[in-house]
Amino acid sequence: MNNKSQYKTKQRAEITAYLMSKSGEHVTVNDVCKHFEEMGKPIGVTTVYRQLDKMVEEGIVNKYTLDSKSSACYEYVDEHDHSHGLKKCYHCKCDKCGKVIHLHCGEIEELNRHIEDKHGFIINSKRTVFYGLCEECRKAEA
Amino acid sequence: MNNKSQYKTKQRAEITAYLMSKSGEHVTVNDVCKHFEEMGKPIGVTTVYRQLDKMVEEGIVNKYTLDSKSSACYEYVDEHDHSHGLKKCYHCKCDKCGKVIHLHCGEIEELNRHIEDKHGFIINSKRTVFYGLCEECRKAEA
DNA sequence: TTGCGTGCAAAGGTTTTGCATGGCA
DNA sequence: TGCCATGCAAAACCTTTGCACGCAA
Repeated sequence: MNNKSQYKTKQRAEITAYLMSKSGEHVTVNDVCKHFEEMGKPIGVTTVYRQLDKMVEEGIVNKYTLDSKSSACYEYVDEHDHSHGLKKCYHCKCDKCGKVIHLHCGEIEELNRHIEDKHGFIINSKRTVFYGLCEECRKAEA
Repeated sequence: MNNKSQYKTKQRAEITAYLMSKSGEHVTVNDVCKHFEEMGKPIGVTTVYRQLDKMVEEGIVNKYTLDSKSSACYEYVDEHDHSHGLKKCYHCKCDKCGKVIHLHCGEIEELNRHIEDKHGFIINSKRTVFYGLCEECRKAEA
């Protein structure tokens, strides 16, 4: 990753703080803008898009696309997950209740090896989220 | 699913035939429209959207959203899959070049079973995208 | 001072909606 | 004939780009 040196702007600090306060949740660009508007210190949409994109490149924020109709979601990745860099962590996020399950299991590593060997693709565990249904919601549905 | 009774229109038949001919592939609304334009019998964009949406509701077509920027992909579900419910399609999207690789491999199904058994989570293949680096971009980076 | 960051306005794309017309049953 | 389907035009959205100005280093 060739992250150009960055300026520490007020906007970036604000956006980062907001994302951290929403850790574990998904926020849209619109959410971010509305939040700062309500706070009386609006930040331009363009800036939010650009800062979020940078953060995604830096790996401190994940970007998700839930639906082609609705807007993209961004989520802060806490240091927890990337500081050690030892045990990779994967996330399963429930479509229903939003709960996130963290996986550290070897089966996924096996799958990774398979996909790398046979399909030439290296999965980025920070960026990849498994969407689906958690146990409780499945039971509730049945 | 409460599918209202439908008329069998020419457009619906044409679109269905096209999707079937592209079975196993993904097509966008744009692809569909361009195809029929080239054939000399254009179908309105609106109609394509509406018919595809209906087919998704009926379960004969899958809709994938890979990216909030690019358009949605539709894929015909052949009866084969219907009955067994086995052959799901997974997607790997390259962070660098944006290319999407389609996987129909059993290893992922194994992982799914593992995650379902041990972690109680059911992965939704339509919503889950593996992000990472494709072979070419990896080589280009090295 | 240098050059990135910001934000407005405008453009670019995808998808939806309103409405009059056309076609299936 | 009764209704749904069609398709054009326009609207609604999300996201990106151009450009002038502001601000961090």
